[in-house]
Amino acid sequence: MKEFDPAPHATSDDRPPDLRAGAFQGVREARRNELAEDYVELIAELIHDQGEARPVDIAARLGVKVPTVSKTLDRLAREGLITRAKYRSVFLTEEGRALAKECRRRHEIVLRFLISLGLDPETAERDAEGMEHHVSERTLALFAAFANRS
Amino acid sequence: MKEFDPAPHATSDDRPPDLRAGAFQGVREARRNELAEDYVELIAELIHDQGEARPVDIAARLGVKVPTVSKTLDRLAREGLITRAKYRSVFLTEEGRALAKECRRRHEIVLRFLISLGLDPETAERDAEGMEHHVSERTLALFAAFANRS
DNA sequence: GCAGAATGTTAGCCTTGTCTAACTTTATGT
DNA sequence: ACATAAAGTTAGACAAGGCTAACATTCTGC
Ligand SMILES: [Mn+2]
Ligand SMILES: [Mn+2]
Ligand SMILES: [Mn+2]
Ligand SMILES: [Mn+2]
Repeated sequence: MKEFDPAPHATSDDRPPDLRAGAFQGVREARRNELAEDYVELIAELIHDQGEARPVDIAARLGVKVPTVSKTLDRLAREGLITRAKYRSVFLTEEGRALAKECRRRHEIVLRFLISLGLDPETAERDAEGMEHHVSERTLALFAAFANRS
Repeated sequence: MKEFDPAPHATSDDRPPDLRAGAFQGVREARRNELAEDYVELIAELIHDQGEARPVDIAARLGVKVPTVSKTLDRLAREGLITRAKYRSVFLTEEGRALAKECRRRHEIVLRFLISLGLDPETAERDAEGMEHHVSERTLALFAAFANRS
């Protein structure tokens, strides 16, 4: 994950017309990666729990149809996060595994934080699934500290 | 926000194959509304601060090009959140105003919470801009309580 | 060892969200 | 007032992410 360098780019006049646009730019960037993050995290989990990650199981866990999964997996393969062979289950590349690990860590920290705040586990899981993609490393550190200290 | 009811199922045979899919379903739902929420919140802010909301200013604040804004505004009009006339600035409908208010409230609570946790305002603003769409009412209540109590 | 079930892929449709290029309308300044 | 600048729209491209229908492959239970 690339973290911030929102400020003056060394290169040419890259600065946005409105300086406050930075936050939205960052959010759009995060949104572009959300789905890939959910996929690799889930694939890693399936491989760990079931020994393999099959499209039918990915689809069931995400609540989407299998062709949707198939198409998305093609994209992830194109992007180098997974490898796959026709009619076979899915594997993570080195890069995919690294991303999955990072995502799992974020997910865990956010989840533990919400629970330690007093949220019920079910709502915590739901909120964590969405929030995890929008939490900076700094915030994550504060969440972790809070959860540990409580 | 209007929902479609795609399935004519009379019987409540609605339970998903995998129960854990619920979290992802919810997140996808939230993702569908993110952009509209950012728009109406921003439009309300522009109207408040500048007296009117013009596409060029919306674009500058969001960091996207004007035609992107124009097309999205058409969608928001179609959905009943705004009204607009060609070459004129944008207005919120009653529904749009209600949504904007709700979004502003969430944004404020999340932002104040992050800052009260110890995050710097700039990062807090960025994270809040993304997180706000993925925070349940329950979590919001806990955030508000924490920020007030600290 | 095969028929039927389960799984997976492909094709094609739709919507959203982004862009650029070309055009139109409105605002501005002298 | 009118030429030019600024703002806005329209058209069209493209990718992502969802779906269904049709087809292909693999698994399984007899
Ligand atoms: Mn997630
Ligand atoms: Mn997750
Ligand atoms: Mn936002
Ligand atoms: Mn906001």
